[in-house]
Amino acid sequence: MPELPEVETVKRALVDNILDNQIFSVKAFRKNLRYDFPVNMDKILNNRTISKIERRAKYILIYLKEDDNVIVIHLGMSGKLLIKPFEYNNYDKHDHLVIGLEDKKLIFNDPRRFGLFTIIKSSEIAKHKLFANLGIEPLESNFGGNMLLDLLKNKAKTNIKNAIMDQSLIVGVGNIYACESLFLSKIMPTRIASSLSPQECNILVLNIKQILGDAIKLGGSTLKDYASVNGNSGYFQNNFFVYGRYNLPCNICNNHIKKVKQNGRTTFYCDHCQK
DNA sequence: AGTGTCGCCTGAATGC
DNA sequence: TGCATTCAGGCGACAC
Repeated sequence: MPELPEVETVKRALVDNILDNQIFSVKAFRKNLRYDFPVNMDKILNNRTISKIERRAKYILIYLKEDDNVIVIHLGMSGKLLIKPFEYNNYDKHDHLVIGLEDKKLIFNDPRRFGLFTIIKSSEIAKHKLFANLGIEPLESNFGGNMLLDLLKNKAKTNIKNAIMDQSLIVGVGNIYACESLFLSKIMPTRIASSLSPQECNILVLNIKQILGDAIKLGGSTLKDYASVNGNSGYFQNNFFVYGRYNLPCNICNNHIKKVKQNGRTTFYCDHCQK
């Protein structure tokens, strides 16, 4: 499930593979994913050159050289961007969008279709509904314990796990890295968010940065739904302490890992290590 | 306004 | 074997 490290990995692979490429065709096999695809997107994109590729939160932004249009991609739960040779035409039933480049194809494959592909003006990004309410990038240097303490100070009605997954507070942290960072910080996921001490906020910030950074170094985590652009797996899933390890022994204390539903999602934790 | 719940969607895993 | 059910979860819509 693409969270910040997986999206960052895809973004870096796109930089390596398609930066400075020209777009020659855009073919959609259906009219929408989460939203309708832009009308006339072939006309908007044909003969344009990819000048810059960025990540903001879990979104990938592809800038064009000739005008101020920006392609916005979100992978949702199961979206993949795949680079294939130009001759490739053995399409999977979940290949929804094919962008023809100079000597390759960029394919948006998404079985669950929670993904998003749209085009907006670069000047409108900041106020666009997808971006206007996004929180701090956790890997930015100005994200620190004091900032987290401030973000949580009025969160007296929600739990800390939900809070760090709230994209309007901190971006890019999903279920996996929320569980893992709370485990490393020895903080019980069910704690009220505003109850964290300044010290706990410092530790949690350090662990969020550490775990996201480590995951990026390993190319993200590959479970059922994620692979990078060449179909390669990430390796960080081998480093999980709690996620997906229900009833297995905790690597620290040997007690069995527990799970609980929080806000509709499964939380994995160790009730001995986390307080 | 802030918070919680539901539904979108498919495929894998599980149950009978 | 095969059909039905459950689960996975990012995020928007909706209810309270």
